[in-house]
Amino acid sequence: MPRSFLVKKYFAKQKPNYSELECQNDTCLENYTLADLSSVNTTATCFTTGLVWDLSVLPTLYLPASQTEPSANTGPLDLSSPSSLSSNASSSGEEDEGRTSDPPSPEPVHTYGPRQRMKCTGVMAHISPPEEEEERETPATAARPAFLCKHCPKEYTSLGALKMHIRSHTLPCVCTTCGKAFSRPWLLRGHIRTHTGERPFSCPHCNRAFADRSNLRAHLQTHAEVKKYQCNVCSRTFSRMSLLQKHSSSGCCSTSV
DNA sequence: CTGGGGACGGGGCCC
DNA sequence: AGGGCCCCGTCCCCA
Repeated sequence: MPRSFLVKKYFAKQKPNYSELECQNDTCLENYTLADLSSVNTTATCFTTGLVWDLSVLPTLYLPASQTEPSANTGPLDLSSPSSLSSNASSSGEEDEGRTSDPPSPEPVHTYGPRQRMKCTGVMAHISPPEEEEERETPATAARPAFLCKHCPKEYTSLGALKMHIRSHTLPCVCTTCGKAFSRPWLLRGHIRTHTGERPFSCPHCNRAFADRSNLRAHLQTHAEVKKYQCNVCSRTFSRMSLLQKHSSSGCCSTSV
C-alpha cells in the first residue's frame, strides 16, 4: 500500500462541512477575520480562497465527536482506529532531503537556505512563471504518457500531478511577512500561523493546541497507551517512526523497520 | 539518548 | 481541470 488513505475513507462522503461548523460555532468568523490577519501583518500574496473561514472554523474540528459530529465515524481524526494505525510505517522517505524552514529571510521569493528540502533546489535560479511551465510529454510512451518536469527528473502520469509538482518549483504562494514562499495555499496558511500564533487544532485529551494538524496527530500518539510504531524485536512501541528508527539503529534490533 | 513539538512537503481524493 | 483538503511523513530542535 503506497500510502495510507484508509482513514480518508471515513470522510469519503462525510467530509467535515466547514460551513455548517461555522454556523454551529458562531464565534468562529468573529475570532479570525481577514482584518485580524492584516492587523498583524501576516497577509500573504496567495490568498486564493477561504483563508478566513478555514482558519476560523478549524478549532471546532477536534472537539470530542459528541460535540461536533453526530456520526461516530466521522470524527475529525480517529487516530485510535485500527485503520489509521495500520498505515505503513515506512511508506516513503526516498525523496525528502532538504527543508525549507529557513528563518525569515529578507530576500524575496525563491530564496532558499541550507535546509531546503526539495530535491531540485538548484532549478530555482531559473524559475519561470507558472504560465510558462511546459510539460514535456514523451511521445515514446504514448500508451501511458509521462509528463516530465523540466526542472527536475521527476515524471508524472497525469498533467495535473505534474502541475502540482511544478508548483513546488515556482512556489507561487508568498508570505508577505517574511517572504517565504510555498507551493500551496494551505502550506502558506499553516506558515502564517507561525506568525499569528494561531493554534486551531486542540488535543481533546489535554487541550493543548497546535498550529498544524499533523503535529496534533503526532501529539495524540503521546496519549496512546500503545504507540503507533512497534519494534519487531522487543515489541516496544513508539509514537514516531523516527523514534523507532533510532531505537532500532541504537542496537535493540538489527534489521527491523 | 529519548521523547516531543514545530514547521513543512508531497501525493491522493473530493468537490 | 483546478482548487482545497486530507493524511502521512520527514527533518530540526529542544527539554
